[in-house]
Amino acid sequence: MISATEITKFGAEKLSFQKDEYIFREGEKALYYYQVASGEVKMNNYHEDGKEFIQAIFSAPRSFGEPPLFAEIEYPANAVAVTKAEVYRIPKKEFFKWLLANPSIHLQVSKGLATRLHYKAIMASELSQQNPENRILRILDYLKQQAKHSSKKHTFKVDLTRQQIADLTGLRVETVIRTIKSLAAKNEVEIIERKVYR
Amino acid sequence: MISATEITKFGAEKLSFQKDEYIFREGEKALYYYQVASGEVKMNNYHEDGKEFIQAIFSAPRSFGEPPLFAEIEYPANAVAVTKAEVYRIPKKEFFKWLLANPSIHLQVSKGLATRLHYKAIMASELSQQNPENRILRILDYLKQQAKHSSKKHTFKVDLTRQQIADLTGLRVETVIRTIKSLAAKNEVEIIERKVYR
DNA sequence: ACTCGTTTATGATTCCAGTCATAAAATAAG
DNA sequence: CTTATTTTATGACTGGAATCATAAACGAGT
Repeated sequence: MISATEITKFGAEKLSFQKDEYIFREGEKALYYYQVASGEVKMNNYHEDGKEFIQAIFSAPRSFGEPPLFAEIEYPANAVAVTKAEVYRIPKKEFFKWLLANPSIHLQVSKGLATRLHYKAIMASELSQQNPENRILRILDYLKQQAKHSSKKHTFKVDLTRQQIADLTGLRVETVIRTIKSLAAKNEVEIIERKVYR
Repeated sequence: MISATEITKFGAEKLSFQKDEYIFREGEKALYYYQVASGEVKMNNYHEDGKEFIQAIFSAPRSFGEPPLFAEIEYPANAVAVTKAEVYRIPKKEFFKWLLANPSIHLQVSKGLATRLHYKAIMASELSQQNPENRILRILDYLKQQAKHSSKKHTFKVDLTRQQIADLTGLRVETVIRTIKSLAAKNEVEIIERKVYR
């Protein structure tokens, strides 16, 4: 969201996290603006039965964890490093000082919020109907479009495990495996060396 | 979001809609900021099978339809009057001029976006697991908290039909009816004259 | 090359929300 | 008041994703 040069100018700390390390946890007070510098970060929830739900996966230079700063609420989900990752961090107070001094950056941040709201609206609608094929295709199409990838058929490599797709769509691994196979049979996706192409 | 006196000062139009009338439609270009003056407005999608999904229901003085202004995308859902309703409308250009001139209002708008994102994140997580009881309770709890209602048990009257709850949770009416009965038996809600209290 | 943990794969079975049909109760319209 | 429409309610049946079990294929590490 914010250029690397500019963010360091603003006194951001750069933190390192190992794979599977927590950056913050659900229920904690929101104190910082975060932005991915390298690697990947996911936000997730766990249901009572232990089943994971992945709200989103972020890679550089996306920001995350800022909505609770605005809404003045606790974190509604955990942030966890999916891979070894580096993250910029700016204290809440500094962040707001900065926004007020830079209306155009504030607008960028608002745009980021609106974009994520859009994604969530689409996913909520898709999750509400239980059809596994649509759930999976929507996630894949979203990722493809996010990656600003050409819209050519079966050229976008989906870099997610079947389990991650399951956790993003609320399905079970077995269902994802079976559904992706059936989608491949319908020529909606292609499977090459176990990787999914959309 | 914005006070009635202030919004008229800013040259907002006030429009009237009959029950079930469309304010805008999915896929249209976003040209205005909207705010409810009276009545209720819902945003919804229709699946291929004709099943409705209600993204949210708004009443005064909540704003709606502004995320696409920021994200510069088409409307991802329809806006429809649930009851006879009045709505303020400000052209996109004026809206942004206004935001840039009033950083504190821009902050309010960002807060509104963040709050809705929060709601959607919770609902997405809840929709992803198929347990009907949790889906319904989450919606009810959210509405109760939104109404800034006391947290006393079974004092909040849910002013939704079973069908609306179904469309908000992605369940079927029959399932909602049966699940609410079973929730009443477990003392999670109370049913008085067919109305649900949480 | 071998071991261990992860990921993908497949079959059999269960369970529960969806579906369909039908109707009573409540509310709106005339 | 009477009729029409909407909302709530119930029972019987079905379908399909979850669940459980088991195993093959792959990748990381030694």
